[in-house]
Amino acid sequence: MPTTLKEIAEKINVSVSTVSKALKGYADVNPETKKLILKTAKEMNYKPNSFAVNLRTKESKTIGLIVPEIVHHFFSSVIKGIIAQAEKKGYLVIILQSNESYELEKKQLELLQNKRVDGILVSIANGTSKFDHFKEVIDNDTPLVMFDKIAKIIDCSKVIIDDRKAAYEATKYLIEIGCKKIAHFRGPLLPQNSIDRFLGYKKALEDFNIPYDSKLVYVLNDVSFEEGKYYAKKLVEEHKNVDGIFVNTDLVAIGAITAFNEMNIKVPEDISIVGFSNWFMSTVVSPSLTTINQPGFKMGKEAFKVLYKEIKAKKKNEKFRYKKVVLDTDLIVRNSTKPILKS
Amino acid sequence: MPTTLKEIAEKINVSVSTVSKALKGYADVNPETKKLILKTAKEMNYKPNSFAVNLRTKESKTIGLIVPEIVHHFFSSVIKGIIAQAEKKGYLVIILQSNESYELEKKQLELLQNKRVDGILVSIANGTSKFDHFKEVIDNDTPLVMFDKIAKIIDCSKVIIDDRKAAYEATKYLIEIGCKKIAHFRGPLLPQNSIDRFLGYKKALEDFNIPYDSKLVYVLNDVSFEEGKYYAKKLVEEHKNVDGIFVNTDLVAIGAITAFNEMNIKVPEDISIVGFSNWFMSTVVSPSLTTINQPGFKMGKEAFKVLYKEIKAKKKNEKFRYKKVVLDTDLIVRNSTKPILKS
DNA sequence: CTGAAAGCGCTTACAG
DNA sequence: CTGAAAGCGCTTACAG
Repeated sequence: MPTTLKEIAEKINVSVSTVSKALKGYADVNPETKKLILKTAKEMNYKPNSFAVNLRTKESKTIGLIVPEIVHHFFSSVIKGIIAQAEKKGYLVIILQSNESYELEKKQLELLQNKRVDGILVSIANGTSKFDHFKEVIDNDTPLVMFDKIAKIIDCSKVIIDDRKAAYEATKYLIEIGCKKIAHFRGPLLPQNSIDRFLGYKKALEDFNIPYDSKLVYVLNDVSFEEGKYYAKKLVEEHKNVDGIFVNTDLVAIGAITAFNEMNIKVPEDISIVGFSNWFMSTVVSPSLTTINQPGFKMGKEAFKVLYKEIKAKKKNEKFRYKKVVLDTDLIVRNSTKPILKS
Repeated sequence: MPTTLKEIAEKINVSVSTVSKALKGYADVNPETKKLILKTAKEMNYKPNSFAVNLRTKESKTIGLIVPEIVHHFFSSVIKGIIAQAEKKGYLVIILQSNESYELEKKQLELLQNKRVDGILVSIANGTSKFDHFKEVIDNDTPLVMFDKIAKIIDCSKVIIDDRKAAYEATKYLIEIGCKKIAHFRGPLLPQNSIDRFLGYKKALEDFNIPYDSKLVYVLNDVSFEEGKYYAKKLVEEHKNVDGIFVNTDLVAIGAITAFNEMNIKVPEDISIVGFSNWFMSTVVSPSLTTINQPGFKMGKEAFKVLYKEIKAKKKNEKFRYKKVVLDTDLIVRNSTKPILKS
């Protein structure tokens, strides 16, 4: 059985209050008494009972995190960043995954609230089109920060990249190297980031006077390697002369590259491909993938920082203005893209 | 402010005890009273205060997990398995990472114990050579299960694969396809699994009458992509006619393949390579990597199952016999290996 | 079937 | 400087 304050108090004949105050470093304790208490606590290997502390202070120094998927280069980088930053501030992190499902996401959010975590970080599932479960969290007065996959409609702090701008850059690059017929493998219809990436693609075409053709846009469902292969084949069947593709996510782009390799279509000679997110395996695939670098680790750190500020503000009963943090991205040119020579 | 039992009790003029018993489904409550209590609790959106429940029941329905690294295909798969299984049983998971450091591992273990988690799952850091911090956990009466990277010397439950056997199979396969001079990129000196993989490699050589040459064994430090490249180059500089390599981990094997590609050494024609773990990117690299499949998700589920049993046993004050679960692996043949034609 | 009481282990306002 | 007391919100053994 772990040592309690009471046991320390009895051992040296002082009161529990005094022991508590001494251990917490309060000033109004006789230095001699304090010394003895500290010594005894150490000898008895005293560790505060966190259950009791939680109950008294109404905080658990624990936050909850919901991601759509854990086995995922980007999200695992974010998780790492969150845990690292949380640890610095003495917080622990409970992690749950929604598996891109609205129902699960809702359930996980309830689990975390019932657990009375001090705050929640969430990246929204692809399957989510209603957002009342997030409203409840906010009404419930639990600090909430969304990152990467956010809901525009919900008023809370957010840490994101500028997906539209990044997608614009990616598409613009394809145009600049000479691509004339550029397809887009876009993410599912609901998530804000796949909408924004699509809009960035479309805007770039417009700005450079390339007619937008909705038939060149394929909507992914699983956002998987297999889907990349599938739509690469489909694209080749359905269209001639496509010379560039901007793909919503690296994993899918790598599927596409694999399919083209199998079909003996040369990347980048016959077709240039740009991915999104800069997964590690993009450096390893052949040809290596040109992509947009999305700073996962940093996003995790920033997301926790914002949440932490909100938790502190709440504790002090201060008003908190929701923050919106937009992180920089950049285009990383590798071997899946190549300037088209004029003939 | 969340509703409390007291508020419900006052509203309908019964005692707190009765409300508590009704909500917990105890039999000795008048059905009418019970009905009213349940209805009122629902109306008032009552959720038990988990801090109070923890304090009373002395359990938090939370476990701790320490992995060496989160951004890692194998470990993220294990994490996913643990969380999935834990959730089924109503447990939440706090995740920490040791970054392969002994100091950090020790610190994280203390954090989790101070938090009074109901149990701890851990995969040991490469930097760990002393194991007293684990002994403390056990003496402290906190259920502990090690998975994948374990300490032989510590008496606790373990969930592993048979690394020696798997490495033996990998090396044997290289021998069977005709390799005569087989190198090994082994993991760091401390972790049990890199020792076992090395021993499996050595045993296979012996059994098939290939002389063991310690100069053909390179010891990895970071177990990274870069190290794979580095040692592949070094191997070529230092030895002629090496026709096979068994590599401790896929990531390193992929680094080696990349280096060989750059040096215009043909894999598998000039040299066959077998990795270990079956990371997703092994299907994507060119040539795709022959490797040992290591079931991460399943390992996670099994690790939680064993821990759960131990937690239950402790709660009932039953004696618990530590379990050792050994999961199956299998060799997955891809394109980085190829039978050598007799000339 | 109901409720008063004790207690989990801590923190803190207050009296002395 | 010290300590008695109240209380966080719950559970449960016990009395009636």
